[in-house]
Amino acid sequence: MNTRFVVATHILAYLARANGQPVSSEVVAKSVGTHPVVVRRLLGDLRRAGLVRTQLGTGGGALLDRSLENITLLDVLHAMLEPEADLFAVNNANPNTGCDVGRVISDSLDDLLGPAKKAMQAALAAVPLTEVIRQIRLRLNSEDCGCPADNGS
Amino acid sequence: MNTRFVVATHILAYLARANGQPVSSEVVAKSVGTHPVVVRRLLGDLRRAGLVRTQLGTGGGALLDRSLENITLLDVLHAMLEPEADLFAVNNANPNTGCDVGRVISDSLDDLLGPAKKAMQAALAAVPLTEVIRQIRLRLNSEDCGCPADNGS
DNA sequence: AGCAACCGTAATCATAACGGTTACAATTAA
DNA sequence: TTAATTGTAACCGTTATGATTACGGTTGCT
Repeated sequence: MNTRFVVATHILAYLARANGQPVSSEVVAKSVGTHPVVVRRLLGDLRRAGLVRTQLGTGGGALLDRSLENITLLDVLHAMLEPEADLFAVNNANPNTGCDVGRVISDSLDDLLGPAKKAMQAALAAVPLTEVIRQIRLRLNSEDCGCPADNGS
Repeated sequence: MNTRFVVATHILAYLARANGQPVSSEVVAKSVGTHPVVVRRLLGDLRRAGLVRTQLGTGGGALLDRSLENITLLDVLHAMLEPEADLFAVNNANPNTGCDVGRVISDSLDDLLGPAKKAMQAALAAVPLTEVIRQIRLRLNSEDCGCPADNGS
């Protein structure tokens, strides 16, 4: 799942730098270092989440379907999850309801985990794709000149 | 992993209510609804993390090795992770270092995910076992009397 | 029309993580 | 000594996921 999230973000960052031109799954796969079908699968999730759009046929490919400010890491994470899946779902097994602890532990943990869940979601929602692109540019710049101070693009 | 975390917390909550008496893996397994060996495996992780202690032989079992205030959900989470594992590790695959995006995406995401990681850790660290026990007690109380208001014990 | 470039998806295979279970040696109380 | 317990290894079955192949449908170009 971690991998899916990271690769999905990689894909979106790549598309963001394509200036609205559709990019084929093969080209993206080259950058990500995986198979084109894997990219198309993830692209399918991103498409269903409304983050990207794809064009069939020759010259087709994927492109962002929202402005960079309107795609956050939280959106990406949700796109990777099942429709109803909950990142912090208390995956209870089969606690013994005949036991005091077993009977209420799941609900208790659900409540106790709420703040952690919200904190993380808020932090992810605070990072739009523009920020990802900015980070990438910063690193590429400092890499270019090899100088300690960077010129801000 | 989610399951392991939840079950580990269940185990600790159970031990917390045992008043310092060692509890056998069989008894805990009953409450959790799993096999004693599964409990012993998790107990092993918790022991290596310094959260519990175990006694061998007849009448043996597990007991907490810290005060309830000194065990937080973050401690439990860490106990479930490999020594160097990072919950937010950027599980990069094989990004193409010949590509601008591929070359820096991992490090960029690492930085961008930092705040989310810290936010979640802080939220988890804010929940000690005492809080878990309190939640459990609250639910058991309201369950007892079936009354809307609860008496705070 | 025909071809080639693309996507969407199903199917298959390999791998890794994990829970469930059995087995067994080591420890300890009675 | 015996019975209760832990610690661990080993094995099986399930699930998630990446890699790959295959194939049908779409679309641009000539």
